[in-house]
Amino acid sequence: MTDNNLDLKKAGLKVTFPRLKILEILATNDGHLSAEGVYKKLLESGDEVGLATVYRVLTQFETAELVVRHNFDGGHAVFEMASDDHHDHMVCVETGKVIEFFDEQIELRQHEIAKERGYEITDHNMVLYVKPIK
Amino acid sequence: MTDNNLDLKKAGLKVTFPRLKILEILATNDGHLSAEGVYKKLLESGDEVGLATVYRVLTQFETAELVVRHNFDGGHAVFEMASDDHHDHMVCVETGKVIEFFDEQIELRQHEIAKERGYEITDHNMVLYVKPIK
DNA sequence: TTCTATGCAAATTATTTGCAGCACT
DNA sequence: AGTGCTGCAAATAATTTGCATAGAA
Repeated sequence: MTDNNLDLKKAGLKVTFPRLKILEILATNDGHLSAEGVYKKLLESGDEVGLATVYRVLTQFETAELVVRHNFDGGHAVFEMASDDHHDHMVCVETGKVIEFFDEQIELRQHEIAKERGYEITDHNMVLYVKPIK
Repeated sequence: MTDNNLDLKKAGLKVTFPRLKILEILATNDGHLSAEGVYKKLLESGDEVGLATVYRVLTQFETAELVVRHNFDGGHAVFEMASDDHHDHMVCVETGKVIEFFDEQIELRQHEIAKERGYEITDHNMVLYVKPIK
């Protein structure tokens, strides 16, 4: 039995073909796929899964914290496998490439800033839109 | 002649009732209104402006750099008057309150991080989702 | 068998666009 | 008259949901 099988069971989700396939796709394609993107990968593999199912499964995975949803600019969400290490993203506006990064200094400042105002952070979202230095 | 009149002309936009009214609304309500929100304010004032016009005008203002569009989580964009000073946002998940802040340290690190990877920042987006410390 | 999951189409939400009429120069 | 602006309704794009049926435990 694979890890994916276990993950699904732990999440109280039945082990079905669409769910396994979607986990597999996210685990491979260095993550960062949109629902539509996952759907296309499925079609490419010749697998018949409805787009609605893709959305449903991704949402379930998000709830189960198996994947994380990111709302980049441009109106469509992207999903990636959840990992214990938090990180933020940099998106190249020319190539669309997504680069992950983590910066301790920034994380610390974010908490300080919130605390200075009497708040604590429940979540945050930081995306740098960048272009290659010529 | 008001500043708003001038701003519109400078942007090559004719001075019309919907445009003036929308500028006024954004200038007042400490900004951060969604298109729908602006539309509701208009209706409250008893002004008949179509929702489509609100969207059109906001988009024109964004292009003219009179307002800035922010894509917060939750699927709807919010607009605020453009000001020369850049800042980021903190959104209280309990009250929905939006707090602006600016942190030099974070801004500097963002540029360093991008540069370390061979990129330069064209734009960025940072939102802290927070809740009050009890 | 008993629930849960899936597919498909219809429904929603947020936003955009086509088009005919009105307004300002 | 000419060009820009508006409202309304229809069109899109992304995502969700209702429902009858197929599938997992």
